[in-house]
Amino acid sequence: MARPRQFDEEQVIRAVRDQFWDAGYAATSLEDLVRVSGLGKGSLYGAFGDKHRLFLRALREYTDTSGGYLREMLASAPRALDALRAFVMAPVNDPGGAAARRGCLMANSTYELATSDPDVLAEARRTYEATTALVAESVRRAQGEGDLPHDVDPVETARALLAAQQGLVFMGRTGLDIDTLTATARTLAARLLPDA
Amino acid sequence: MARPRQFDEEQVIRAVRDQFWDAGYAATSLEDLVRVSGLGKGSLYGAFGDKHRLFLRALREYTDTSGGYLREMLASAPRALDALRAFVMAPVNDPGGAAARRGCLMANSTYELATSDPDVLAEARRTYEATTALVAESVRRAQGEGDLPHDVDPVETARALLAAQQGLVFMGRTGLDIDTLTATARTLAARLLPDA
DNA sequence: CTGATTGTTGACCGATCGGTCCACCATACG
DNA sequence: CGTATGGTGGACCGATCGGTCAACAATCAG
Repeated sequence: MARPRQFDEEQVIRAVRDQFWDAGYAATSLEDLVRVSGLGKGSLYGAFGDKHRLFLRALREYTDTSGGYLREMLASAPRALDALRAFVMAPVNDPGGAAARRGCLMANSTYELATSDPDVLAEARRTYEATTALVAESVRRAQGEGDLPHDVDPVETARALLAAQQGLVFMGRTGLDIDTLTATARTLAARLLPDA
Repeated sequence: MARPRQFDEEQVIRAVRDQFWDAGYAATSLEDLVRVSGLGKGSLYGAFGDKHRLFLRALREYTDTSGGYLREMLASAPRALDALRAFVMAPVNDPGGAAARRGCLMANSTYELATSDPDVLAEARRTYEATTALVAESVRRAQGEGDLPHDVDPVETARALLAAQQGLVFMGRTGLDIDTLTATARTLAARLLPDA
């Protein structure tokens, strides 16, 4: 019954997510969203609701995807310590530094909207807590594997690693060259992940 | 000759700076600026130029003031190591955590505008470099005072400390409670500032 | 006191914003 | 095939945006 949709929902969300990622929430107009999605305004509203709901949907897609990658990376690493190093180094993983300059959509959104948008704040907290828990679990594993001392608190270490990673994201956004950024990432990883 | 100004320029800039700080650039309208400054639109334009130039002026006021405080704090500390600890702990210096939630105007602006506004990007880089140089100098001093090992690179350590501080700023913006944030700040300071 | 000059104010401007609506279209079912 | 149903797209809406401007106010030189 009735006309079927002429677009792939996930594909549209990804395009919209990239637009918000590149330009931010306020600086993205509905016209931008229409352009990158290929849909008309009416279709966009019919399928996803208003700009704010669409943004939250795109943000959720981002955090889910990123969380999935992190979970997989941590789980698949032969040694947890290597995964923790990779976690800190993630912002400089892109050779050209383009990813570093683009930053993290969740962080960008937190800075732009956390004080005025409760939904974004809640998503930020949710993501922060989930990430901390995942990283803390890997810290425990690294301790069990004899790669980290047992006298460090896993959760506290996880928070420090997350702060370090986000600090790198910030420095990347200032346009700091990728080599310097990589060196800083290495320093942070070395200091925050002491030998057992 | 001619009518004198009925406002204090510095005072207006501070009010405008606070408005941008609380709401961000795009989310601050000219009407907001008129309200917090007490001036009419025409006066605002006559004295400071358009919204963008006014913002840059307010941002510069912020970085100059912050830079001044930092310089003074680093210079006046009896031991440089204490000043470096205080630098990392700065984002949690406010007891209630209100300052932590407000964040840093330079960081907020970098996240919102660095990709689209060359002037803001340049200001971010300028501030980052100045801060790194100041902190590195204190690291050298701490080494001379026997509080930090001589085998660490001052500039590299300064960058790591700056990243840690900005990571804390980010976590503060997610609304993380001030006690947890303080504990994380202590962990970061302890790990990044090893005993000599 | 007068004229020149600058500051102040708010009405007003075109542009753009997010959002709505409806005529039209494509499909599935009776 | 005809009709009901939901999808599509763009014209259109009021609100708000940043910015301009002209009438008026306050000052000082002469």
